[in-house]
Amino acid sequence: MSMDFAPPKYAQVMTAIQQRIRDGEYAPGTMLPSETQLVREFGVGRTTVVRALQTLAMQGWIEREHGRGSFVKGRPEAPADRVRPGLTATEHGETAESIVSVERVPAPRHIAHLLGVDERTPVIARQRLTKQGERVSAVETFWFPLEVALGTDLDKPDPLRHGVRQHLQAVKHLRFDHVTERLAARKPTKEEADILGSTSPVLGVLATVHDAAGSVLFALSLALPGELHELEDVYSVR
Amino acid sequence: MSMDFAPPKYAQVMTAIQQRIRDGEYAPGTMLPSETQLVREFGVGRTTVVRALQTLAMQGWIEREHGRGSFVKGRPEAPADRVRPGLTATEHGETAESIVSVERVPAPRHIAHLLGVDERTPVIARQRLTKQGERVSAVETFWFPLEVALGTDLDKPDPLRHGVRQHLQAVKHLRFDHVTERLAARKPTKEEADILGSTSPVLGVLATVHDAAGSVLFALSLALPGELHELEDVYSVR
DNA sequence: CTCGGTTGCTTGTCCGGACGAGCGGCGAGG
DNA sequence: CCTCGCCGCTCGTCCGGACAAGCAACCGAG
Repeated sequence: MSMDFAPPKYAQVMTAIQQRIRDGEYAPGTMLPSETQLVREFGVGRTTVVRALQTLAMQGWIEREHGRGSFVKGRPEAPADRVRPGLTATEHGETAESIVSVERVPAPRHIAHLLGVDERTPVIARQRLTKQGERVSAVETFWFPLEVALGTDLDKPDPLRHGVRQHLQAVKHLRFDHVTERLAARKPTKEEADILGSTSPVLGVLATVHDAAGSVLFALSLALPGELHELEDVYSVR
Repeated sequence: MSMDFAPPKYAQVMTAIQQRIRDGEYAPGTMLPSETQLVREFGVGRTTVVRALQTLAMQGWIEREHGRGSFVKGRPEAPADRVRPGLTATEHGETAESIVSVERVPAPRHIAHLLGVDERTPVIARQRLTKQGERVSAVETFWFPLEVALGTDLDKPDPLRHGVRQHLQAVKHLRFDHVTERLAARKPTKEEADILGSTSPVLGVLATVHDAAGSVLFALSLALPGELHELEDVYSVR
């Protein structure tokens, strides 16, 4: 009788209590059975029950009051984090027709500023597009410092099958730590307008990707046409 | 000898270890002393040391690997949450000259949809502007269902000194629970363009404010000119 | 040299017991 | 009637011990 991979007992107790809250057996606002009662019911030690209750409290299922009891708060809502256009772009694979151009160019001022280099320092500009059906739905430009692109395929016009993030991780063991995004409405540049086939306003996203030390690995700039992109964000204000 | 309010021992152990990480005594990547060693050093039981280590791991200070040891990750960074234009607008106070108009109007389609009512249902439209110096920097329109505005000053053109959120909380005991924001680039409407004195692209924010039951309390629509507003967001991708 | 078992260190989980402290009801005394 | 102290219930914290399991290094057999 080998129950392979039986979850730890405190997790079993947690799951049981969560189920009862979902089922309405333990209604919000009501008091849970006392620790002693739960010990008897589940046939485990109090340490185990307490661990389960503490974890449930930390996850927002219940509230514990010293000397009174544990009280049901309800199903905790996941903080439904928002869309991260900057990160998403680094994870998308490429196809032959999605590549617009891959060039070595002098860094424009705003990009040089983001990368922390002098204006007109040579950098690799890798421009791609994404499609929804036949329509071009976004223009993405990556800006890599030469020392980052060195030894990678980022400066070659061949499509990266698994995206920029995987490529940098696999080839140069670079790990992303955090991303800074700056978001504003603007008119598309002439070049973007040509590719998009429209001059209507775009959501401009300027992102920098950093390593654990906080250094900028590279920058990217997205043009998301307003008619096609809506970023949704739900947040708690309790 | 009364040590008033001595913190629990596991918290003392946590604080000591945090201090050593901050001081560099325990450098990132290195292994912490084993639980047994910490038990000896601090003169507490292993349960206490384990509680301290588990809590530190949950807060992101260390990582624990079964059978290997506990390893320092570093000072955990607060997840620097992003700007919430929708919420901010509900918290700003008003002045006499910031009010553009307060009218009872039939709900336009997209607003009716957000509020969950039929098109052209009468609602209160409260339009305001914000300034940076002399320049109008944003146009904010609140859309209140009549039953929400009932008994409040929201349908009166007098400035709300402490903002919409405080007013609804104080007068009708309505508590905000969460906000849903939809964000896109668009052209300003004719009306917004007149007020802003510009037709350049704006960041359009459509937000709904919900109570704990998930019902929509009201909606608001912001027009933030792209040249003046940049939303910044930093997030971890580890 | 290579392979596989043994051994020792580490964390993961669990138990049963212990004492303290917050809270609320109840009854005795004012 | 009100007040105050006692008591029982609850959670908060802590201990020492126990066994399982992951991992790495060592060592002998082949």
